[in-house]
Amino acid sequence: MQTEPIYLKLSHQILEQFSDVPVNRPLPSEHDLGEIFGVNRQTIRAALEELERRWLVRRVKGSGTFRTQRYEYRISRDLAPSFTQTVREAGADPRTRNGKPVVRPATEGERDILGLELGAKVTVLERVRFLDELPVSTAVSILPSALVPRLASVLTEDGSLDGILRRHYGYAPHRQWSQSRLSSPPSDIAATLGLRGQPPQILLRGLISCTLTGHKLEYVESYLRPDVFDVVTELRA
Amino acid sequence: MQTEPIYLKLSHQILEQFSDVPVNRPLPSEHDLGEIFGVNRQTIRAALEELERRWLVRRVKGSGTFRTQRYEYRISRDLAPSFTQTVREAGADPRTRNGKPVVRPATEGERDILGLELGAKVTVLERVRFLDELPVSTAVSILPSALVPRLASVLTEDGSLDGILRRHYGYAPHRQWSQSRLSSPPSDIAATLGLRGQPPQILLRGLISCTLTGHKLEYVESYLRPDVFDVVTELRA
DNA sequence: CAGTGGTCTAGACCACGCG
DNA sequence: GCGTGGTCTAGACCACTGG
Repeated sequence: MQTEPIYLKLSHQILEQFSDVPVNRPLPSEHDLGEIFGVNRQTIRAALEELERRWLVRRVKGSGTFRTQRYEYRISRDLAPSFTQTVREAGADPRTRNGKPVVRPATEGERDILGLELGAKVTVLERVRFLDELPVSTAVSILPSALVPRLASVLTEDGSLDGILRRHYGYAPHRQWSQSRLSSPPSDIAATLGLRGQPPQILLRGLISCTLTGHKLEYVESYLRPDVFDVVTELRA
Repeated sequence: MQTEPIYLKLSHQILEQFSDVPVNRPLPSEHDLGEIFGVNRQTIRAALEELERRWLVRRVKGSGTFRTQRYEYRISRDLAPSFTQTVREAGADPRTRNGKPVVRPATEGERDILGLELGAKVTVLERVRFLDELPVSTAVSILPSALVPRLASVLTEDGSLDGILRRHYGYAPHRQWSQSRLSSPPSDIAATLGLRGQPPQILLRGLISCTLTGHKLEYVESYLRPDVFDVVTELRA
């Protein structure tokens, strides 16, 4: 058994020594920590990188290194994941920013998933969700345009798509199928989430249909930051 | 929009330039890559770290940096995850090493989960799974000792627990409940998996019961390496 | 043994945030 | 403007792997 490297020992020491720092409050700066522990700044950085990998701190350029905590986000058959509700209960301030809905012909894959015919159009909606100004998830929804005519004129920049589907169009949307995995996001999504590089994120796919009409209403692909969300998926036989 | 740092540009270039390197074959050494691209070795290391974060390469001390690929591992209500089968189909050589079963009094939490009475004993079994000599998952199973008497004398070091439950004890085990999330493993498990530090792994919890008797047979906690397994969990309404 | 990746240092410059 | 974390360099020594 080899001896533990300095930076890992430091990561434990930092964790202990600053365990009383409240969530969202900064640790001492890297320069200061280097002085405190008598090591080079790069060694401190390696220790903080370990803590960041474990999602115990978040480092913000120009600002500092902050203690964090994840929000538990349960997904099960009975429980459709509701971003806003889950997070508000935990005491955070969630906001959604909707993009402009775009209408275009459906691709072959989209026609398969949504059960559409050749030549059918889809409305594409991109959304970004924020927690206290921090972008934490992206979502791209594909809806059959025939089922949501003039969506662009009814959906405001911060409105709820689910609410519009229910109240404006009169559907009863429910999550018929969903899937979760870890995946490296495309670079544009990584940029939207404010990530450096393309570290893997939690990819949620879902198919939402209407309990009344049986129509497939929406296919959604969503990336969630694993440092923010402790996504728990649960299966029962 | 700031300019992309050198190390991220390099990560893309390395990915392109060595895309023809077969899986499990090495890239040029860090020293060589530094010469090839005319940058410091630490910059090359930062680029390779980005590729390692994305699970595209694995770096092995003293040996080299290798291209990798993940194994898809589907979990759904109908499909109990079977490590051996999943992986053998993908062409890898899976092995399991069982620890020695240990009998001890059940904790309160274990009694809750397994429906045991005060004073009941449990048999604890630790397992490690390997893929081509690489440790890729750990599992700790807790079984009511009353249901698996003398387990230690019937389970060999490389035998299948499921097989023993079926053939020796005559049970019909099936996964009644399971849960998946990302979690930083305790340091002993991290060491078993050959990790540096305690990077988050996929934590699978499951409760296995017998379809014949209805007994709760086994509670299992398992850590899987996300660089090895592309775990996909699927829910249907 | 030679070659690999892992760790650590000293120093520098930069982009960003916030007051 | 100052302090923060982000990037990059040059150089060194080490532990480990493999022939």
